[in-house]
Formats: sequence, structure tokens, C-alpha cells
Amino acid sequence: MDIQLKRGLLDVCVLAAIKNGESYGYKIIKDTEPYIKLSESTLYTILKRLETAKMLTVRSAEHGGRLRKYYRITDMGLERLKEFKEEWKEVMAIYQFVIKEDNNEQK
Amino acid sequence: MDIQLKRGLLDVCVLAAIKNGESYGYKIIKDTEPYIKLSESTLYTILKRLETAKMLTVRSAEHGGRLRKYYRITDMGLERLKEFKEEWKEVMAIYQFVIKEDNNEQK
DNA sequence: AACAATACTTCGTGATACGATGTATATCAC
DNA sequence: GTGATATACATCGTATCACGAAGTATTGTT
Repeated sequence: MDIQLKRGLLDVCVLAAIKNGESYGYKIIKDTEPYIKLSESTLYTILKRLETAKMLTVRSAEHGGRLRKYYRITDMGLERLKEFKEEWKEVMAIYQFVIKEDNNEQK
Repeated sequence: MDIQLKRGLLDVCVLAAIKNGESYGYKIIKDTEPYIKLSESTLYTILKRLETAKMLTVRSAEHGGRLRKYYRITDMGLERLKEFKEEWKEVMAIYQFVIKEDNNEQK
């Protein structure tokens, strides 16, 4: 799948992956795998970015002797998902324009 | 509209704008304006890229005393549009995942 | 003992959108 | 006739970003 096409989806995918409850890096990768391929370096970059944007919060907790980072969505994160839904209308309009069959509007 | 979301659409938008016949820079901007905002610097970057990728061809012709560059889509360009339509199925699957309501699958 | 899976981190790179700026002509309002 | 606006294309620099590569460390599995 075209990288450029993925770009607008990555952030919201990660937010969607934690919107039903806390999760952690490795699990997010596995949960989103059927839909989108996230490499580790990409995911952690995104998580950092979303944290900076206050769309999620992080806490570290021990799990099996190791530290694991748990990510939780914030109100701003939920807001971002709503916004995305709105933006999607514009995206679909563009999509329609792109796939529209030849209507010979050349004058 | 989110810049990232636009990224995958820009190239195909430009291809779509010339798929019904030759066009030129300024006209492409005007034609796509209702759907997507293309700045001049962005457009010319895209046109150069699509030319390098052999998805369009260029010819210069005089118009009103000035040189104008006319762009024409190639078979590879048309192929790209077909490919885009295919990729869109994946995009819609991701979209569904993102907007899916809470189904509480936490165990 | 070797390997795969789990789990997170950092670095470097290439691709890209776009604002700013520049050039040049035509047309319109005042 | 002069200034503004529209037409038309080009280049440069910058910031953002996805991702491969490589590293660290533990826990199963073979």
C-alpha cells in the first residue's frame, strides 16, 4: 500500500487501537496488523508524537519482570477521532473526483 | 484539512485533472480547487514527479505570447488511477477500524 | 544452547508539502 | 496611465515524517 496514503491514517489508527482501553506498544502493533502494517520504529515515533500533542497519556508498569508502557487515550485524542470523521467527508469528495468517469467537460 | 490526509490524494488528484484531456498548471489548480487546495509550489513539484515517473508527458506551446506547459496523462498514469481504486479498498477497511464504535473486546 | 517472541529505544535517511520569493505578461478598474 | 489583479511558471529552504537498521533485555520454546 502506498506510503503516502497511509500517512493520514497512522495517527488515528493508533488512537483507535487504544480508544477501548489502555494498551501498549507491542499489542497495538498486533491489533492493527490486519488493517495496517506498523513497524516498531514508526509506532514509537507516533506514540511520542501523540503524547506531545496530549492525545494520550502514558504510565509505566511492571509486567513479568519488565517495564511496560501503557497508553491511554485522552479527551483530546477522542476529539481528534471525531475531527477525523468530519474530515473524511472531504476525503470522500476528493475520492469521487478522482474516480469519476470521463464526463467530457472540455469546452 | 489535515496535511497528512492529503498526501496520498495529491498525485491522483492531479492525474484525475488531466485524465479527460490535456491541461496546464494554472488550470489544474483551478479545476481541483473545489476539492483540494493546491499551492503552486506543490503542484509544480507534483507535476515534475509525475513526469519523472512517466505518468504524464509535457509539451510547451505558445499561448498569448507566453509559453505554456501542457500536460497529458500516459498509460502508466491511467494505470496508477486504477491501482489507486484498488488501494482504496484497504483504506476503507482502515477507516472502518478507526470509526468502529466501542465493542468492548477487552478480555 | 540456540532461537523466536516479547518489548522498548535511538539514529540516520529520503521523501515530501509548502511558504516565500522571483519573473513576466495581460487585463481591468479608477 | 497607473496600480491592482489574474494568469503562468520556477526555485529554494525548511520542517515533518515513515521506516529500516541496529541495539538492549527478558521469557518461552526446541
